[in-house]
Amino acid sequence: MQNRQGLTIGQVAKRTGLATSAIRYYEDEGLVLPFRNTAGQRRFDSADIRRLSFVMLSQKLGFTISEIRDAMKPLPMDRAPSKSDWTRISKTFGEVMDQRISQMQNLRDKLDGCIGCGCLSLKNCHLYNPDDTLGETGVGPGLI
Amino acid sequence: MQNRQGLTIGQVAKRTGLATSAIRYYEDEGLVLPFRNTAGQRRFDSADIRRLSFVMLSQKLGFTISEIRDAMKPLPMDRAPSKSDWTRISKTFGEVMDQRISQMQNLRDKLDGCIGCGCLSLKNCHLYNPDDTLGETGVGPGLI
DNA sequence: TTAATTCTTCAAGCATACTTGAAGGCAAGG
DNA sequence: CCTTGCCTTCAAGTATGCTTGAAGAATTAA
Repeated sequence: MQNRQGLTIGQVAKRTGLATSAIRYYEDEGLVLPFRNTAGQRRFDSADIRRLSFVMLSQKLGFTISEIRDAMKPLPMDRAPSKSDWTRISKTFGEVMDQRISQMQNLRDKLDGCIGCGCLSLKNCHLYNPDDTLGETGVGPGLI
Repeated sequence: MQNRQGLTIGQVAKRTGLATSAIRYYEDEGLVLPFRNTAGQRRFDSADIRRLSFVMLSQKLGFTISEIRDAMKPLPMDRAPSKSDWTRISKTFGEVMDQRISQMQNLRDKLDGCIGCGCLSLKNCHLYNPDDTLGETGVGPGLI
């Protein structure tokens, strides 16, 4: 097998641990854009694998597909992104995580207060403030 | 309207802010068990409203329906749960949140290391450790 | 009593992140 | 060449947490 022209989807699946179906799905979602050989089969280069790695990492950190897609928008699809490209978007994700962690900590502290006061009555409890919510706002499938 | 025998689903919806469809869904999921009037319409008492409030709160904290159902299992369905019942399960949820926050903080710290070392290569990066993941393991729709 | 509301159940739909299966084309080894 | 295996697309299914709509029954206000 003389794959000098990129890896097949199966080879990428083995290297990354992703399912081929997931990789195709990520392509549908615009997260990778592998090239095609003359017969129309996907072939992946190292920049594609980096992108997929970043997707896996970001999912692990709790980001949704659309957040990841947005984050990767500044990356060039044609050439391999530079190290500083990756560093910049990783940094952004780190800051978002900081915000999420502190919001979660904030809710957790309020829960303590709630346990203390024994409320659970909608009218009084400050945990019912509609501003802070962990659910339904975005991070995707789950937190842990 | 002489509702001495509990509130209708519409009244509960107004008081809690939940949609009637959500309340019915929660009943299907075993989170509340309102009684029925002679015609088969749901009627809710204050214990039911507490349960619904706890569901809303827990969702806000990032717990899934099944986690909430599990947490409420020790609560009596027939009589109003005591304040200590609620305190106990709230405390449990607080501890779970602590774990989740520290796990998230752990991942966040690793991301910093990753930014520092500039990796993103699957083989080296300690963020690819399959042990810690925020996605897909359970908290439901999202974190923020 | 009548009309407007609200209630009931049940089925289907939406979003997210995929997986699974069908039907068929391409690639690599013997 | 031919078989095995991997590739392709497309449609549908899974899980979660609901919403929406249809068709009809009960309740409430006038």
